[in-house]
Amino acid sequence: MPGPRKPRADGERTREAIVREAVSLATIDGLEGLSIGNLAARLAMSKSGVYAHFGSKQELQLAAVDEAGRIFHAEVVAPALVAAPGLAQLVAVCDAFFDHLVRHTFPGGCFFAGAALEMGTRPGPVKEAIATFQSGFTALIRQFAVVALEQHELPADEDPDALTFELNGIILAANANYVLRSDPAALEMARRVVRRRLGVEPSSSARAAVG
Amino acid sequence: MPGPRKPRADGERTREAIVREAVSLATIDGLEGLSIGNLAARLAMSKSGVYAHFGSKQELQLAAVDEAGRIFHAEVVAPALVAAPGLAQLVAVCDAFFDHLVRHTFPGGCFFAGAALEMGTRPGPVKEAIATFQSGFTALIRQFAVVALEQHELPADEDPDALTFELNGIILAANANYVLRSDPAALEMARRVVRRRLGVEPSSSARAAVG
DNA sequence: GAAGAAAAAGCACGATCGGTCGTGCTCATC
DNA sequence: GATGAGCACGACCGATCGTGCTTTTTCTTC
Repeated sequence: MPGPRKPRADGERTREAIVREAVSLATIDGLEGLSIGNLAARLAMSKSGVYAHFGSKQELQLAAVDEAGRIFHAEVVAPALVAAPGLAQLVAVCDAFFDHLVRHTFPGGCFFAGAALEMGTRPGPVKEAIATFQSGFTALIRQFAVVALEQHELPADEDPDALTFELNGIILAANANYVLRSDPAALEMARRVVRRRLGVEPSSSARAAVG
Repeated sequence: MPGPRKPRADGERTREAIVREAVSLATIDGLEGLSIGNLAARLAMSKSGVYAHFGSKQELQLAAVDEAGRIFHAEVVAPALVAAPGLAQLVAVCDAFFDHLVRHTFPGGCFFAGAALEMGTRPGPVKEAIATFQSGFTALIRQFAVVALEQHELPADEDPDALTFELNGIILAANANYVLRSDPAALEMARRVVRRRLGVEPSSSARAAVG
């Protein structure tokens, strides 16, 4: 059998650059609309030079989803994890998402919101990867809600699944409105709605005190 | 100037068939991914035969958006309008949307949810048409909420804009989850959440009595 | 610095893209 | 039933798509 591939330091760096640009391009053209030629042009590379790193378009898509997940984790999940467990983390993860949008990390808003709708009708590993990530994010929010419930920061009759569903909806509505109208007011509205829904005093500091 | 075009009855019919198929295809491949060749193949027509009806891809996209709006109105808006004005219409419009999803009118779920995210980064008449429709639907929900408020079917301190935003979010979350997982449970959850949010007794009849 | 491997470019392929043109077929009208 | 306009077709355009194969450049390691 052919021995293990030994990537060169040089190659790793360009591969990273390719994947990062691929994620950005995918939020504009979609994961399917992402084209190797377009990608190569943006990187001042040849088509085949880009292509050789992946071997197929699907591998490129998978790499892009993976990278998008890493970025999402760094920009949205990680900031929430440093907040106090429970209700504060629920607020923090939503705020981090809205920050993530207003920061314009990607031109097309949330990568996964777009990718989920685009790949929903295209069974395969790419859709699976997206669904897996989405499940993980949902589970994270739900866990925050469960802890908040245990700490009596939410009404005892609150259903964690329903609350997770609602917060997910607020996040999606914020993304859709912001992408379509580029109006930060949509994000302010989203922050207000999140706080009202969770019974937290409006804005000011993001650190929530136990009620 | 060349006089007004006088379409033939025959042509109108095929044009309708083209546009309807275009809407369906667009929920799978996206408005941009929609290809004339693919469309022609599905209709057992020639590419040029299809193309002649529109003159440009953008015109085809605009026709598809228009048709999607008509379908959405018939399947979601119209059923809501026959309900009793106020709170009942709020519930009815959400239920009609979920019915619209479960009915599988389009393979890719809500046409406008996907189109809004896809065209958000593509300024032009198509994006404008989508934004216009979205504004209209938002205004409709808001109007339902205002009437419900006037009829004291909702708490007096309820903000119509915030409520509209939340319901829009629930709708988007239902669509995203259903598209990604094809699980009707997402829609049941959405119906439950809508009712709980509006303070309506769960399921059974959709006709709401004034509280 | 020479040898070997990895990275990137170059080139070409079949398919498909949106779009144009010319030619008949078909319907509606007189 | 002739005539003119609308309709649909097939052929074709240049461009771009994803994907291979071959060659050249660049790094790494002895």
